[in-house]
Amino acid sequence: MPAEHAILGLLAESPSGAHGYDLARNFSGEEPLGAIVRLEPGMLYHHLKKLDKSGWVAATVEQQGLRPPKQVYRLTADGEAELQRWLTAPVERTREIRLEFLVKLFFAQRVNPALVQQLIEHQRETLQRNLASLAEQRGAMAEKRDVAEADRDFTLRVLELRESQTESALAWLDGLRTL
Amino acid sequence: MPAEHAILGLLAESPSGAHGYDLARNFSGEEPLGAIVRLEPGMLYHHLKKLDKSGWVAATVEQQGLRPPKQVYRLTADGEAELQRWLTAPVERTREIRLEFLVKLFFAQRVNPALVQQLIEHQRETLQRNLASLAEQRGAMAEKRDVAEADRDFTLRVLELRESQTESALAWLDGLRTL
DNA sequence: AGAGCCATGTAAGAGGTTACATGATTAG
DNA sequence: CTAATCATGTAACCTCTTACATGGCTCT
Repeated sequence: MPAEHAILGLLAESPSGAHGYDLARNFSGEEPLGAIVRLEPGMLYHHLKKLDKSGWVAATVEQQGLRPPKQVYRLTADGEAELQRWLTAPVERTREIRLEFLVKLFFAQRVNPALVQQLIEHQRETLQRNLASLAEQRGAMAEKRDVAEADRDFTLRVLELRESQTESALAWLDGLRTL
Repeated sequence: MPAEHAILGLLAESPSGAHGYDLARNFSGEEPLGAIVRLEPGMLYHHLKKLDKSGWVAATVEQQGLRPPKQVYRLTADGEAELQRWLTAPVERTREIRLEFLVKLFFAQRVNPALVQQLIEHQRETLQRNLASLAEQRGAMAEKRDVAEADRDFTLRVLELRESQTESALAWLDGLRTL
């Protein structure tokens, strides 16, 4: 799902519009975005059609002589609104930090740098809530006596892993604030 | 993909065989496995048919009066071998720790506890290799002068996040060794 | 003349989600 | 009598991956 919002973000950077082939370069090879989201041409064109149907982008056709005509896409007002909404919404789960949050961060900086600190702050709050919930679950599990010891120990280890991953993401987020 | 190996693991625990409905209980609700892999009935029956086709399980039919007949599945010799292979192979990427490695750990303990320390050791080596590679990439990126500063900084942050997540998984693995 | 770039896609298939279909049996 | 349990699946619908189809243009 971050792929479609990444497309919206790229279009926000070029108000004169862009076509599929232009956009494709951002998603492969050496570009910084390509290190996070990989998008083959097939999927890219598919997403563009979907975004068109949702009304978030609008296409105009540019004839090109004998080549296939360019489909030039521009962000609509609805698309702009959706991008803003998405850019300020933190991701719910820690595992989404690695993909979706990084994409948000990437575009927040480019589209509207003022949003970055706010996004980071919201994301910290969300992760901290998750961390508290995990600690609570772990406490409850440690108390349980009606469960096989091996099962309880295993579930505790699972929760410890999740806590540890969430803590490390939080520490990284803190480091970001000096950005 | 861990779902199918989890099914193999469950069948290894009941040599007399098990049918879909039996297995389903392990994947939903309060069971420790259900906290990691969620499997709806539709997918479970689908996987069982696939495993049958691969020759890793074999079905025998038990008539049940007017109910649908039970398909009782047993692990074949090939399935046993595949399970052993999978149980000792570390996962390649850090993000697979949260799902696939946990499932391996779960079954390694039950099927053959002697394997646990070996699995942990192999997994540590793999993660440590990944960590070294990330550090190297970060070093190379920090040197780069032919790239916009914002892009370089962003890529550095991405690499830092991955390193931090890998380090925290490693620390958790170390804690496991006292298990 | 050949490699690679421009520019768009389709086709086939793997894998997953959600919801529903069927119908007897057992427990409260 | 109603709800949950037993037991199996199908159907519709997304998403993603991989590979290929088309064909002119530009550079060396």
